Amino acid sequence: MSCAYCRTDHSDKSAEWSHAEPEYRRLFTNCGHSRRYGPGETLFLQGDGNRGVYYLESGLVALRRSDENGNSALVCLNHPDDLIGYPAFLSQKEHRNTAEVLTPSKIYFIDASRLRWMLNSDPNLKESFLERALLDLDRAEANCAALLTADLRCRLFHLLLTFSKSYGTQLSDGSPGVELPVQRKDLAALLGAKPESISRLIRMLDQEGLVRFKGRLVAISSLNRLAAEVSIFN
Amino acid sequence: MSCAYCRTDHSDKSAEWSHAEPEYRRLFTNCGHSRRYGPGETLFLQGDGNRGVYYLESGLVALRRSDENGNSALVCLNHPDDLIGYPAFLSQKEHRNTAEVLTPSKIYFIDASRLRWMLNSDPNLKESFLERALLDLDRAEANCAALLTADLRCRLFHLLLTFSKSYGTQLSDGSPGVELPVQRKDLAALLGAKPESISRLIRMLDQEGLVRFKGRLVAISSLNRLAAEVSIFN
DNA sequence: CGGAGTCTTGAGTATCTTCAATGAGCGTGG
DNA sequence: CCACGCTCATTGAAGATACTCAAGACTCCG
Repeated sequence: MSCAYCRTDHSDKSAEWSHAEPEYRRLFTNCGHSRRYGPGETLFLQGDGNRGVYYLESGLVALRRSDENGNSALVCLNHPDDLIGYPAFLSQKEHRNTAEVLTPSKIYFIDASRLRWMLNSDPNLKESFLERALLDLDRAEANCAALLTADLRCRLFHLLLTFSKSYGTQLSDGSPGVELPVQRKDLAALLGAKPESISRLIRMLDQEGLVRFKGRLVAISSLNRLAAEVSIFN
Repeated sequence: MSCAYCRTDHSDKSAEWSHAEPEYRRLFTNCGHSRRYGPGETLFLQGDGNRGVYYLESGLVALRRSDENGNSALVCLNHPDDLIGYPAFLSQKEHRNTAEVLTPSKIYFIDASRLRWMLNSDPNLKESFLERALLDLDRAEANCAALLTADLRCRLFHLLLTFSKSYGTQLSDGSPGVELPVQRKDLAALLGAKPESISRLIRMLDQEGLVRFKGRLVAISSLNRLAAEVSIFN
């Protein structure tokens, strides 16, 4: 039962994030400067000039796009092994998004001039960037498709399943659970809703019993039933 | 007054589509087989294996993503000079979208094996693909941001402005106008709404007088006022 | 003229938002 | 330890927005 939008089998917990280590990983962890970031810190701001590229070793980072009136949305979630800020580097333009750290993260920074040198000496590196761009493009299009067709409940389920891949735990009663890595307002920004709507939706789901929330801890009675709803997409 | 999401100045009609001719243009028009397509035809289907890449010389093509329950959405509009189907070619995977021709189009097809050969002999070609992927990624993220934050009215205005770049005309009374290249249900699929909702919205706008619809012909009383609303994004 | 596809309209409903107020959790300082 | 202030989260009521289903109107074309 695979999801038509992101094409992952949400009923198989081990699938998505156990992919092969990307080629650039060793290069960037060797040549980059690592730093630890806390929630709320930013790597760069929308409109900033590019100074280099970030490799996310652990943690969670979101890309936010805003307009001049305070409207803003989280257009992308970056998980470990993701590369951040590379579009501005490759296209020599300003960053189009702000990169916000959501959970404590270890991130390598590779300086633009050094990276340019590395690109010249290693033709395979450009290949890696291309692969990454294609992955991100597909992810973005899948997100568009879901936003265009699925309602909030469905999108929340999908997000829960996504989080369960990285943050899934086993609860004391043996049922699967997720420790949400973000607060409600970020859930809202990711789903295109207001925090109040998220709260209300959560209450409904609690009453249904399919998913029970307690703060950031979510108990999921059946991952498969969730996956089924996501697959049905209503 | 530039739009925070797609970063084009919608009040300047000449800006967006008069960009420099892409590098691959001559290559593809020389080496590809051209064909004319009519509305409703498809270049490839979601799930198909890749057989090559398409270069859109003239016309309009949309990418549709569907799930197994009939839900579907148009995730991207392709204009002249756009490249179509290249992600499947480069990542050696199946097509993730169906490419639907919306208006009569002239399209070059470049066979996969030949293109692979060209990629090896011309290192700059890969560069072009990378640029294209980055452009499409930004476009998709901008679309996500708009879907996450803007209401239907706003998104319709944005779409009208986008169309006005390619399909803008001067009406008999001198005011700017657009000949919509798509039917209502495609407008709906592009905006994430039902055709009925589009109809109703159009009626509201007619009463306001800011934009007047007559079939596919749209009279816009002031492009700048439209652009202002899009910029404000409510 | 007829028919098919497209578009519009209406009534009722579901969903999400807005605004304002309340509650729960947490660290600080007395 | 408790009171205070702070942020985050929840709730309520009213309203806006978009959807469903069903019916009618329009248009293009044979």
